[in-house]
Amino acid sequence: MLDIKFIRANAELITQHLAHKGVDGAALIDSVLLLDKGRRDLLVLNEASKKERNDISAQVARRRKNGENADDLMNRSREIGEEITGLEAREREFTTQLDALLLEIPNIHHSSVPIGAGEEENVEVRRVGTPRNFNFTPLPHYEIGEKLGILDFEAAAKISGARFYVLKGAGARLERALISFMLDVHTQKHGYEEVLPPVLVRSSAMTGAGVLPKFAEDAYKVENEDLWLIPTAEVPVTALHCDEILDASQLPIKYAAYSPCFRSEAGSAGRDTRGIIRVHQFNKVELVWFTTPEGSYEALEQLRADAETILELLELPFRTVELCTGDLGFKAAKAYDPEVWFPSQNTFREISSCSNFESFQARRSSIKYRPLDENGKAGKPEFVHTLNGSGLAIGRTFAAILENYQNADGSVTIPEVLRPYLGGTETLS
RNA sequence: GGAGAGAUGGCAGAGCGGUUGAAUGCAACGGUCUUGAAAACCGUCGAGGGGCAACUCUCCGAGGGUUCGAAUCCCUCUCUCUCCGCCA
Repeated sequence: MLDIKFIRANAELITQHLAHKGVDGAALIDSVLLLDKGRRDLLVLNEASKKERNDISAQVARRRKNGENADDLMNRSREIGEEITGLEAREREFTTQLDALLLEIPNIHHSSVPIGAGEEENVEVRRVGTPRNFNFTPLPHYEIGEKLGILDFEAAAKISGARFYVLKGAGARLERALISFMLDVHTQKHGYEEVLPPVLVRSSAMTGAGVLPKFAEDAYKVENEDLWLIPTAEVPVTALHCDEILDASQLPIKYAAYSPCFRSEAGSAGRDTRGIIRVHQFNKVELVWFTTPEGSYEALEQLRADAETILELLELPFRTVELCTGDLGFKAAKAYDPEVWFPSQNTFREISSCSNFESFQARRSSIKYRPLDENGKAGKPEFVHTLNGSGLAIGRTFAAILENYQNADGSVTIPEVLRPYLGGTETLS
């Protein structure tokens, strides 16, 4: 959510930014400004009436104390009360509409973000490792997994339908190893606090993180209850500090959270239909930061480095792209996507997405901190900046390992750093 | 699921229809004293909105209602706690 005061002062700029994101926001911004003006006009009238009523009430109290009659004042106050009721109803209408629109306006992008229409114009900022030269035709991960008996799509289809999978034996253990490995690196080497959040959350948490109301279609909702299955641990972990005013000394706060993630994948019919790249339920280790506004861009670089470290330790070839405006999405002011190499597809695929949301989520969730001036004196509360990134998506990492570490005989070598988590196992065969 | 109790400022805790945005204590911050610190004493100390400003409005879990006037009375909801039932 953007600051209404900022919108008032920068309507032109925002419309431009939205255009770069491929959104025609002129009409939207106009409506917002109109509603905002209407609301404030009503507010001024309403306040004047309330002031009068408050004054009269005080007078009534005084007369009552002296045993005097106050009927005239009480009658007048009753009239004002009716006025106020009317004004408030109208003001509420404006406010409701305004709030609904504000929740629909995407974030604006940071000045450093490259302008571009879509994915093709993302900018590669880093490339690590060299894709292997296979002296055989590398198989896709789902074939490797099925042959090894560690991935079972048929069983999953019986249980839950398409876009689900069952992990078995060494596969289940590898998944668990990846989760532990990533959490260990982030908590022991990168200074994150581990969190294991609920996977069912209220709609307020979904709205606070920026998923609702716009992306309701992409999420699963529990029937007859105000509970949603989280599409990412970002949702509950961001909500961890909603409605709080943090001390400046607490920042930055860094959490690493493992959770299963649930996505309806509405609208992605036909894309990545095979394998475990795009499924309704997957595991992910998510990194979430709460920082001061001054520190958030430095934090973004660190966050991205923390995610990339996992790929480096696993010795998986990857590149990182900086998203251009057209690919930036709804919430982010700036984002990097580390992408891992998939030999069977001969391409890089997103395995993480590291974003700075600036105050976009903090404003929706009301997460503030108390800044300190040079003398260490506490000032007015300000919104924190939030950032998050996958560190990493477990399922896609699993798939990338199968593909990049596959051998001609159908076996898969286990990356060295994972072996301690698998009882020393060196290959899956 | 049933019965009951509760929700007030960073925390604890008054308040039960009329200058109460809220006593008091603790914490925090500034100061006096001190070589320094502690103690003691003095002072400051919630959040959000509107207005160029003077100033003003709102907020005592949330939303409605009663009243000239609500933290205080009524209703609904949410959450917490206790007991019973069920249960991993």
